[in-house]
Amino acid sequence: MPTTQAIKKDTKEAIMDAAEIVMAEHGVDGASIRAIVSKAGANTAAIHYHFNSRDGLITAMLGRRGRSTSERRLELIREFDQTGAAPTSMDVVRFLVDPMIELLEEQGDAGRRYLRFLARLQSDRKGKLSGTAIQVQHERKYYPEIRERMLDLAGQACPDISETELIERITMVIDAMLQSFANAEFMSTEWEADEQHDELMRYTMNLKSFLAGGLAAPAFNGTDQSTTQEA
Amino acid sequence: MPTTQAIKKDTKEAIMDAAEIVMAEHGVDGASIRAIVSKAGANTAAIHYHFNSRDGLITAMLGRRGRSTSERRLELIREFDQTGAAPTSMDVVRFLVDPMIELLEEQGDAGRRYLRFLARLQSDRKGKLSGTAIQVQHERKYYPEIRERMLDLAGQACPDISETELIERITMVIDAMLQSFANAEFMSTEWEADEQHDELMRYTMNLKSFLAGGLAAPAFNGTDQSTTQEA
DNA sequence: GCAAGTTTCAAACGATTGTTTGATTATGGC
DNA sequence: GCCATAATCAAACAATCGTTTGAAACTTGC
Repeated sequence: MPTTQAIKKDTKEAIMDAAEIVMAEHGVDGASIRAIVSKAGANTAAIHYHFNSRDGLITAMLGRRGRSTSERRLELIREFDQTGAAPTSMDVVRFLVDPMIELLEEQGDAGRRYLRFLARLQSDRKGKLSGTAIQVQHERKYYPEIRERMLDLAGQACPDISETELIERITMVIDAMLQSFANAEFMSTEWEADEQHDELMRYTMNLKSFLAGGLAAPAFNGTDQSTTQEA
Repeated sequence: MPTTQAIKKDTKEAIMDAAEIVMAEHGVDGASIRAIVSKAGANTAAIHYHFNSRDGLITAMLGRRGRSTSERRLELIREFDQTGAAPTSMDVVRFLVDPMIELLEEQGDAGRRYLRFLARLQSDRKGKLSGTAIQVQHERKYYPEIRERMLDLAGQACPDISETELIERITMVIDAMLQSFANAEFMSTEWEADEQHDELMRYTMNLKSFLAGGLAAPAFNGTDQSTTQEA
């Protein structure tokens, strides 16, 4: 059987793949080492051998798929900078969300599992995603710049909102994005390939509209003002 | 010591209090029965005796504090109905969020723990909060009406958004609300009593603006339109 | 004060958890 | 071929998990 060795993945990768699935299902802390290695077809000692600890595994998982999304975010921001246009809230949302969508388009099911894993990580680590992710080397490298540019662009798009509240709103955007991706219908449904893509596009567009509208929503001025949608 | 028997709470209540704390910290499935009863000062067998199972405990916890928020939502909606006013997206958000805020104001730390517990429940039960909460008797009673009225009012406030996408957005509002409450700075910080209240009001107002703006955000029309905040 | 019912308790159960060990097998350089 | 390094493995460990048991300690009604 000449294909056997080609089928057999790297054990390290197989463990990370399995961990995504099990952790997405049972939570980051709720996934037992044995359930992970079992699904990976590996030995019980494999995780400690390859990653030293559970946190080491998590760090490796974040590093594997996280780099491209961070780089992609900066790339999109720089592309935008060159146009010289004034940023809108939708632009800010795009920089945050679009790399995730590309992940879903390119990686398929693996992307779905990863986003779910991210959402569970956020819960199990008390919402301080950056606190965990920051331990990843490239994240420590990119995070400050992404954060600063994001705040800068959001400030330009929403000049009437204080910095404190803008920071909170960006956090809300990220939280809502992760939760929505994790809970969305299409994330757990089987689709035909083309249906899958259409549904993904429709849903993410709705999500982005929601997030952009929220980010740029007028600050409450004390009176009971209308927020009804205008035609 | 005449106060002893007054201090000693009902074991059932003590367990639910402890479960809120431990489950908020380690997740709904991650909280061990022993950790809960230990914090409650009860015996290992107490949970099975009083609640039959872990799910029985969760149901009881939801029922204890959930009833008032559901009733409060319907109450707010009915009050609004009597005014005869046209609903705005902020109104819809208010009906969803305000009962939670009242919970925080009235119950204090207990309210904070409960909201965190709710957020963890949402994660551990795959975002189908209603699927779990629906098991609570009063929730089964109120949920259909709340859901229908919410959709109705949101449809009036946002006539240009399709029902499918409106349902998704309401889900996003609920998800974002729970996550934001669970992760917000003030939820885990110690405050002076009056500072606490001011900060709560400021943050929740920012949250409600965000949610209302998101709910009513214009649907994407295919072209790259501006979403910049208007003065 | 006794009987009936309710609640609490320590103890034990088998199963599963994370982690470590030392032996065994694969792999790559020369 | 041979050796050194890397990787995998079965086995065992103490600790903790959820659950059950039957006896002890309480309440309550009378």
